Amino acid sequence: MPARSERLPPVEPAPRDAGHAAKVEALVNEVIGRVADKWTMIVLEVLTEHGELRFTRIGEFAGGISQKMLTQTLRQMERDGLVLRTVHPVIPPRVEYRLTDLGLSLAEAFCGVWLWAEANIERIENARAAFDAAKAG
Amino acid sequence: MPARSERLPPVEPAPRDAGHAAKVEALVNEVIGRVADKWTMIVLEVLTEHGELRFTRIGEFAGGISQKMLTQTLRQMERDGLVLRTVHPVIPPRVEYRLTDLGLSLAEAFCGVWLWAEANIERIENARAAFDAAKAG
DNA sequence: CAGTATCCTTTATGATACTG
DNA sequence: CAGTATCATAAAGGATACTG
Repeated sequence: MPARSERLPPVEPAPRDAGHAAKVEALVNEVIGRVADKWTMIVLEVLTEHGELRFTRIGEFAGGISQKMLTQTLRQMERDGLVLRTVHPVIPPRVEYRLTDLGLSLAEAFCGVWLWAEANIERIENARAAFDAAKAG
Repeated sequence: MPARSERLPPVEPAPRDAGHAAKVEALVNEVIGRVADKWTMIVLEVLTEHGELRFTRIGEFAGGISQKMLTQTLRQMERDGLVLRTVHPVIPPRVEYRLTDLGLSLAEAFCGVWLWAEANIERIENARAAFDAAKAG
């Protein structure tokens, strides 16, 4: 995720608790920017659904992710404390990933979003069709 | 958001309700991929917090977004049926944006994530510091 | 198997200038 | 003000080859 530039700096419309609120919002935005990544969310979903999984299996469940992106996503999530990586020293290597408590709590927080997505797929598709039709006509 | 390639196709570990579950999951992933965009989430947050706003104001609250990305994000959200765009035919132009019911419902679903982010900023930063220290040492 | 390393193409985004 | 258009560049992502 690229760093955000300094154009259009945030303002405080309510001058009273200005500084603090803006700071908190900026930090929250930063954290959301970190986890609101497509593959992070999908891997989170997969590990929530299926529990502890091996590297290749996660890729299969995620659907269409390259090895590179899977490694990268899992490393980031490990670094953020969302997943725990366990290496079993056998040949061939067996590496298993599972959500940490922090990761589980994030998944729980995202649960509402998954349900929303499941419930509103059609509504979005209709809205898009209507928008495109209006633009064309 | 780029289309996902067809490498590592999704599998059905439980052969019983295989086809259906995989299809639903794929659709949900697709929708999540659409809305799990950094600026979409931030604009959603801003409009949730402040209600109806003008173009420039949204940019100010969002913090660090370029005009181009703001336009693009708002158009996408409008197309997805998440925001309503109202043009007041005056000079200078006055264009106001507010969330639709669908947008509000998404914001509600994301509420848990915002709270989570707010609550876990420090935990993530600690995890990162620990991970980096372990890697270095 | 579970990666790492590299190259290369596609996308995303920013900067800038212009317009109704 | 609220955009649009264009250019340039940074970043993301995929394909491929290689390794413990």
